[in-house]
Amino acid sequence: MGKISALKGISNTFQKHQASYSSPRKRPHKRDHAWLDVSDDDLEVRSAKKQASSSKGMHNQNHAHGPRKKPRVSAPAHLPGREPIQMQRQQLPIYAGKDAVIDVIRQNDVTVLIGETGSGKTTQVPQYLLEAGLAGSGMIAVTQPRRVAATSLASRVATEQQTSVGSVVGYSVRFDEASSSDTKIKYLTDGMIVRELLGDPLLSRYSVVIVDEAHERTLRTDLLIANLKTILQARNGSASAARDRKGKGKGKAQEPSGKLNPLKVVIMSATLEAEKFSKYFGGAKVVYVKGRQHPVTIYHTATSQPDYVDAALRTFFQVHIDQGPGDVLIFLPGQEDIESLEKSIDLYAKQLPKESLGVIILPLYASLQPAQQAKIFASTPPGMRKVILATNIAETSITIPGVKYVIDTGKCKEKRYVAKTTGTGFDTLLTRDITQSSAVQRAGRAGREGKGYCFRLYTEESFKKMPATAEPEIRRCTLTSSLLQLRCLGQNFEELDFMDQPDEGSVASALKTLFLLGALDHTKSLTPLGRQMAAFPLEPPLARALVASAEWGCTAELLTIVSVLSASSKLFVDTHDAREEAADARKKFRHASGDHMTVLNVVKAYEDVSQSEGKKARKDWCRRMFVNERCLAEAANIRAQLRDVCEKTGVDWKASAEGGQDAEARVLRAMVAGLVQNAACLQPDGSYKQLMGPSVVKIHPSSSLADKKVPAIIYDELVFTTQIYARGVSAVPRSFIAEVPVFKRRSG
DNA sequence: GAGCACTGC
Repeated sequence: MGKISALKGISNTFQKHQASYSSPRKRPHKRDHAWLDVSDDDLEVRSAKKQASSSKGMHNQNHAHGPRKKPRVSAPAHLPGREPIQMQRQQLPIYAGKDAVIDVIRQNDVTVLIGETGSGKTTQVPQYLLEAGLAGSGMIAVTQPRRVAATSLASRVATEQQTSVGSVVGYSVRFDEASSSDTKIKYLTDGMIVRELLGDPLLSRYSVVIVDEAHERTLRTDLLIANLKTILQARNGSASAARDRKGKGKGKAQEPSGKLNPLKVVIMSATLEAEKFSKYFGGAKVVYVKGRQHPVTIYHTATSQPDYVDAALRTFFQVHIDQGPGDVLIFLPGQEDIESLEKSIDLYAKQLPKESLGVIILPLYASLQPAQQAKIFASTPPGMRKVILATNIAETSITIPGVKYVIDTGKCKEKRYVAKTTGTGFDTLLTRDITQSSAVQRAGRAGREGKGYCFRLYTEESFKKMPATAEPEIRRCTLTSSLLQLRCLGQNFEELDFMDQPDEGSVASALKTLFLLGALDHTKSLTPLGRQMAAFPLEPPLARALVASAEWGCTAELLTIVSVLSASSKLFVDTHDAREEAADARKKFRHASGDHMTVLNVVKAYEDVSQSEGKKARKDWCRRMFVNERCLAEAANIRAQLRDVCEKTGVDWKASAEGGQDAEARVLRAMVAGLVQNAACLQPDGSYKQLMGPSVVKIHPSSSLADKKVPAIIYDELVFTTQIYARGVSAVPRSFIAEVPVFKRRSG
């Protein structure tokens, strides 16, 4: 493309990608980015071994078409809603290979099915299997990493089956379930099926388990896959598919049992990891299904761009001035960069000549208010161009219509746990380079409705140096919660055969934490306390604090605090622009002991407003106080769920310390029981040093205790950004920490 | 004195 002259003094030089993704003639190797190309066959079946050495597979015999002369670029990505639903189903790419898919799954215990969005695999395969009678007397489970996907897929498939959700087709996600004794196809989150595993270790209710989006490799998907391997041995005998790679994972589940109903496993994934999944399951069959994507032309910069925000600014205006209509999507790592770029684009856009298109700038990130997020779906008015500044959220979770140009900074933020064997590790949250699969995914966002263009703000060299795929979560997350769940199943990280084994240090760290919380004893066996903790859908330290609240008669308070802390959004809204206002508002709720009691104050105030005034007044109040209503609503849901678990496990959830003089002390004592490892003491030089670990930590400036000097603190978490910050901090007397049973146990 | 991608029970 060469140099595009745009605004004076702001231009980038781009080079067209050498191996263009958009060429209809060139057929890329399967493991490359075939999905951006619409190629001539819809489905191939082949074994993984053949696939590794050859790019030419055995064509599906049911596939009647010859090679197409023209790529299907003109075919609409979304079919008109007026067409009869059964016709729509038949026009999906996977329909051509329906019989082949059914046959392969019928003949194999494990099938790896590769297909991009638009192929129809997630909605159609479960229906094919049901219609072919493969469900037998059991159910077909389809797992998803995200809640919204599980619920919306269920309603789509229910419509296709001409029933309502909850009958033949159902779903199961946290806080919400729609299923009945008629249910044959159930969409559920991976976290939910791992929970089911605790009560039904062989997943005996299911005849087929389909693991969708397996390439995302969430911690829960990896736990499920490892368990599916042992379940296959138990339910199908020593079938070839369950052949044991490492000779590990041998337990009681190994005994073949004729009585158990056999299990079929289908792994659905993106191209890059197909072989890995196949190998893991002893050479499972791999089935390929083509998706529907329009071609995207990719450009790389000629030189690397250290200031990616500035490069994005220049590139945006090059596109805006030189290119035809179509919206622009810019990928940035975080809120801060988004806000900064938003200001710059706004500034330059005002200087554009009158006859050029107007610019609508739309930020998009997870913590943005839903009303703001919704703006991206409004259609672009004539004479205008939308530019969306987004984080990773636009890579998988939200699909934006109308995007023709993607600008990719090649950066993202990644949370990574740095393990310390003392159990006192911390999270880092740092900007880093994205992976190749992420880059391909981002580019693909330009080709959803027609021909698209992607401008990468990094060189082709840099692209080639990127890691192919992200490291699976099991290698970079805290394992405490998963280890507790595994111990409930009588399993260990070391003995289970995972696709990727976790880091030894992380396992040691998790063991230490669970031991200190009293969930495991010195022989690493599960204690009754541990089993009780596992019943709560909480991180183990919070579960421990909640259980401890029974001793101190403050369960009502702890339920509130723990619910807010485990909600996915933050309690306080904090935008850069109104930082001081927000801080002022927050002062009204501040409790001298710190952030945990402050949470109680906020919830109490919110409940008062809710009771005395209407919904609108409540909303206004939240806005004025910079309180995030989404967080409070989610916390109320969690609280109700936790209350049910209390009821079942015999914890008196009504017990309250309210009004008593020692209310604060009792609440803090319960918190300390869960956060023993998260304690730090003031040192003579004014810094805080971890009590059970080596690090010096600083109270995060967002805390109500920022800059305060108190003898000892406990905190919710440590995050390293520019230094190690403690977040969610309370001041506690040192004696509270010393009195925690684990210290007594040590000395006694 | 400063910032936080995403998801799950």
